[in-house]
Amino acid sequence: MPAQATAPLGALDPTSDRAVFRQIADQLREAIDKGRFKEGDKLPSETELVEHYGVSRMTVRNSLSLLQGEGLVVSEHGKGVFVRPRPPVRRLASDRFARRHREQGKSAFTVEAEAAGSRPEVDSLEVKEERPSQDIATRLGGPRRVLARRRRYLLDGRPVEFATSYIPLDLATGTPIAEPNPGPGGIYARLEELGHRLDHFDEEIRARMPSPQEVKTLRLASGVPVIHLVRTAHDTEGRAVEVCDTVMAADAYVLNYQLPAN
Amino acid sequence: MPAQATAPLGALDPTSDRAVFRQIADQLREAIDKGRFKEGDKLPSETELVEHYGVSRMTVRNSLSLLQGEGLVVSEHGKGVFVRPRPPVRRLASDRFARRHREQGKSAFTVEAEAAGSRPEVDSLEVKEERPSQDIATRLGGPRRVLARRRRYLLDGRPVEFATSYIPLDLATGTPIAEPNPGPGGIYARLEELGHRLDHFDEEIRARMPSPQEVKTLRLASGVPVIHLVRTAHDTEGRAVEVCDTVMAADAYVLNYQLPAN
DNA sequence: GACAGCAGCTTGTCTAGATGACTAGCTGTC
DNA sequence: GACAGCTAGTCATCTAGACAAGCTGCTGTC
Repeated sequence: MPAQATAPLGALDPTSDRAVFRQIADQLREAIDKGRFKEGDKLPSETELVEHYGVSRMTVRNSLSLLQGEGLVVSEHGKGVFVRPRPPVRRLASDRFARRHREQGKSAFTVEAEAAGSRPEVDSLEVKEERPSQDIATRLGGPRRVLARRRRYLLDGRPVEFATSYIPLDLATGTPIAEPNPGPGGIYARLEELGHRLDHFDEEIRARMPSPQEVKTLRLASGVPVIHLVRTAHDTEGRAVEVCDTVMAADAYVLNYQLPAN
Repeated sequence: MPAQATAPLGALDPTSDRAVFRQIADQLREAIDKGRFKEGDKLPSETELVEHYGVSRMTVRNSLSLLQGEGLVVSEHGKGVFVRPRPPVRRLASDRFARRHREQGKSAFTVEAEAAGSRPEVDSLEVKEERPSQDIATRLGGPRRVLARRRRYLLDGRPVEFATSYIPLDLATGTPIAEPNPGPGGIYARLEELGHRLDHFDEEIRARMPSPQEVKTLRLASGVPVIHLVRTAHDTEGRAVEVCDTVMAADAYVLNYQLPAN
């Protein structure tokens, strides 16, 4: 006798004024929370839920799409609905751009990923001049044109981050910064070699749901938000020398910051 | 003749293999992005969309729930579907817990809110002893029991943040820290008075979709993620003296950090 | 003028189907 | 063994309709 897939599920309360599809979602959510369905497990199929609860298929689908919106499950066409596996998260230390790290040569992303035993990749490299948006221009002190460096980062084949660096054109033209590969230590190392000694970074963090474009680029499951980080690099003369606009898959990252108490 | 509510919308492409409900969502999204529907505007009613596109009501609802999941629109029962208004965001400076700010007396939240012209409130105050979770215990160095201080913060009547502070019981009992109102400057000021001079804070940031409980507590619209921040306060002897677990409505906050470049 | 009640709008929930498309495993042929 | 084709099971999309429930403004009564 095969184990009943719906075994962890109870019955509906017809006297409750909570909508049926919410009750079903509640029971599935509870079963997941309590570990009766584990990460990667297949949930009962829509047909099984229809039979178990005696409701129509649309009602069941309504429940499942609720859970999908919460980021608890993912559905795979032709296969089933699965408890969303939580990928390992990458911790971003707040000192990852400290000068001492730049001396190693490799990029922060590569070093950290390899240390964590993951296979890092960088793709979609695009380097070109453009007119900055209002926001970027303001942050950089109003240059007419900037160099934009776009890239996408992947860990073990999974895209996790999409970033664009903007550098005022007068700082970048004719330097390795305008090359596809800026060399060891990245553009911060190059900026310092060019005499722009870095003083501090400002980081601005937001979280929101992704645009359809971002869903595609980062291959996001539904119910996964993005972290939007905008970092501005200032040199010791107070000039903003770079703005880096980063969109990260929120389920792939934990950001760490250390703040002095004085 | 009244203006057609569906005026900004085009027609479907029956040859496209993009699902009809996605095409409808695309058109609505574009109209919103381009400002043809502005913040707070009412979208065409489901009936109007049904007539405009010649599809069934469930298809239209499917489109709308897609946009709701993206956080672009909110629906109000009996009224309509509206472009989600973006509330003003509160910027959290990374030095808001610096010692110099504690000398003012009021809490950081109150000071900042009033400076921004908003009406701050704090409610759901609960102060009690409890056994810490595994995670909290580890962060605090393994105390058997802790003092938990829970509160919810509101701006202009809107809940924006839900926070719990955990303090090892041996630091808190018999001090103002265990009182409902810990006095001017908050518990950090009290901890320093008790000889625990603060050295630094560690902050850990995640973003995710809210649990149903969090949706209720923070009155979140669907499609709004939460920012989960865990701050650990360390004294100059290296001891963790407090952990603050905060869940924030992501549409109400921008987090700012300043990092030295050395 | 105040107000109760109704009409007509809105979204919310649910049913009962139909068809399509993807996946995985099986089977039979070559 | 390789592989094409079949089949059963799965989710994806869409239709047509029913009733419930919340909101707003109008209307008629008092």
